[in-house]
Amino acid sequence: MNPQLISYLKQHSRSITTCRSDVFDVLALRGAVTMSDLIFGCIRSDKASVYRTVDLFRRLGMIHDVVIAGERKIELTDRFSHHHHHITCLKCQETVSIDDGRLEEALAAIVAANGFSSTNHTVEINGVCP
Amino acid sequence: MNPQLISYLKQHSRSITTCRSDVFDVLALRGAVTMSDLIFGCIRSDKASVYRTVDLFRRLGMIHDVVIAGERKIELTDRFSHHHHHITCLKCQETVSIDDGRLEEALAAIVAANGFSSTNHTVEINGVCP
DNA sequence: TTCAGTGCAAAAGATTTGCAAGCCG
DNA sequence: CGGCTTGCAAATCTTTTGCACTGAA
Repeated sequence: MNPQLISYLKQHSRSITTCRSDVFDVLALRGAVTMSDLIFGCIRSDKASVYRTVDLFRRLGMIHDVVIAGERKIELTDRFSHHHHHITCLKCQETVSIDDGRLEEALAAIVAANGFSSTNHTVEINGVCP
Repeated sequence: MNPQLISYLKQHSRSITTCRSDVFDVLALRGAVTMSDLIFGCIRSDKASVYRTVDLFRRLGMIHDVVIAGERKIELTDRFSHHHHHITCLKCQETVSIDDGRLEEALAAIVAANGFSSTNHTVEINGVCP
């Protein structure tokens, strides 16, 4: 059982359950996954519970949605995984993580210029790799 | 009937039909929309045709998917709409378009560093507006 | 013990498909 | 005319919900 998950759920007065632990583990291990990957990965739980867990995690700001190569996927937010973005090859489906200071600065400047607060962002790049 | 649409479909040896014209018009008029917005907007066509049209447009690189405030939406690609991104308020659902040179430069540098070609990208920022 | 959380099954929604009929070129 | 497109209805797949039961605290 992941200690980070346990403490976060406790902070929010939620029980630590098998389903929640499994969903978290799959996300931590595999990165961005589709809903059906997640249901398949959480073989010990019913799919309704997986949906409910995803819903809870989303409300608690633990996960967010991204579209990678046209597919909707779910991944842990920065709180549980270091901040990064994706660059994906449309031919071989390979995804590489991006962590770029200049990009983050440009995004921060845009947020400031628009006066937004408590923001988060996603960046997805698709193309063909070498 | 949008002349840009007509010429693009002709280039790809596809017929110009009511459904295709309606889907295109809704996207051009409303920007990013959900699938059900689109079905509702194309009242003259059956939903199966709308799905088939979206599928075709996607294969022809005319549209792409984005996730705005957790919702999956469809919008025209840069070829039919000038390049931009979104910053969305999670409280009031308002979406503002972003067109920022510094951001584009940072993205171009990342693409170059990874040796990718024929790339496209999406950027979504969420937060709370002033 | 108590109540949040789960499993199951059914309902509701979203997407896809087969096929006959209609329309574009 | 001939083949690409469509509409319709049925089949599938995905997501949500009600309810009785279970397990975490």
